[in-house]
Amino acid sequence: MTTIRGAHADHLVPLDEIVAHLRDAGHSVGKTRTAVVDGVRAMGSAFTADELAAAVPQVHVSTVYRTLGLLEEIGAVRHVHLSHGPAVYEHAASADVRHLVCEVCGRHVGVPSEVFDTVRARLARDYDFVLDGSHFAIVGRCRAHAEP
Amino acid sequence: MTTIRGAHADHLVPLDEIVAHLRDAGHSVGKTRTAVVDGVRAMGSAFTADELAAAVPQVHVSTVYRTLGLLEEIGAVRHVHLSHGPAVYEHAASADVRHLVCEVCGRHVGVPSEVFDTVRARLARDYDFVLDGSHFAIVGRCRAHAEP
DNA sequence: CTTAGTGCAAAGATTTTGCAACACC
DNA sequence: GGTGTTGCAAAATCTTTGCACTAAG
Repeated sequence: MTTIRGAHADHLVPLDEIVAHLRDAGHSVGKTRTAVVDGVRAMGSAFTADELAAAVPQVHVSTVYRTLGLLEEIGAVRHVHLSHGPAVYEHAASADVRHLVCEVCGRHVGVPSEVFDTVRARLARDYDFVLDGSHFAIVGRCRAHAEP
Repeated sequence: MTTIRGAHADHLVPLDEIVAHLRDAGHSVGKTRTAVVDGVRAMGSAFTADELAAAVPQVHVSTVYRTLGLLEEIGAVRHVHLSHGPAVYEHAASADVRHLVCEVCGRHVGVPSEVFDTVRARLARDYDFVLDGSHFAIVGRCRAHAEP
């Protein structure tokens, strides 16, 4: 249905690497965190905290949130707001994709962030602002719902 | 503190015009709605629902939300998400401003939407997507917090 | 008078937090 | 065994809604 959901697991950072990263940062990693991290990998590239919690039923939602926060701290995932409703998490590796969301039908597609290089340069030059458009989606309308 | 707050009331659509617009759309307008609409004008160009409710204490917050919803329907205001936390409402007339928000310090500045004309054209051409970046802020970092 | 609007309280949705039990190292 | 983690329940935050009451036209 969308471009960003259903990415292939092949491209994902291995479990062990993330676990090692967590330990390096001084966190302990037992079966709960391993399960969550494994769940993150199993979700493909974009998922909500609830979806992840459903995929790892033995772990409490609040722990899922806490673990996602941790993973965000170490830079393994980030979260994006596609619209109202829950944030979606994605692997940091997909950070070079920006999300276009149709405000009418909610469909979203990813576009390479390079598409924004020109504005990025202009914002830096004229406004001293370093663009990082990855935290909120870019809202507009898809062809089917473009206004006349 | 910011560019978008504290706009001058001179530029605002007159009360009567908004009231007339509401009636045209088939809504009744008594003292409650008049008070809210007047409050909207008094707030300048960007405010949260709570701030507006505080400015119009005789009106209940839920009514403020409902009235803002109406004003949004008729195109008098729109809401934007600057970051986590409450949405901010702005006069539709300020729709040609996009909001840059620093993810570190939260400061925001408005930039003319024309800055995005080039990407807009490209997204239309290559992705059949009509950009309307006014619903979410554009997140990045101001000069003081730009990463090395 | 009759429909639409309002206040209030309560629910919804999402995320965070305090605390006691528990697991890791 | 002590420190960090987890589960649970509860709170926080923002917004919406059901319903009885009031006001608008």
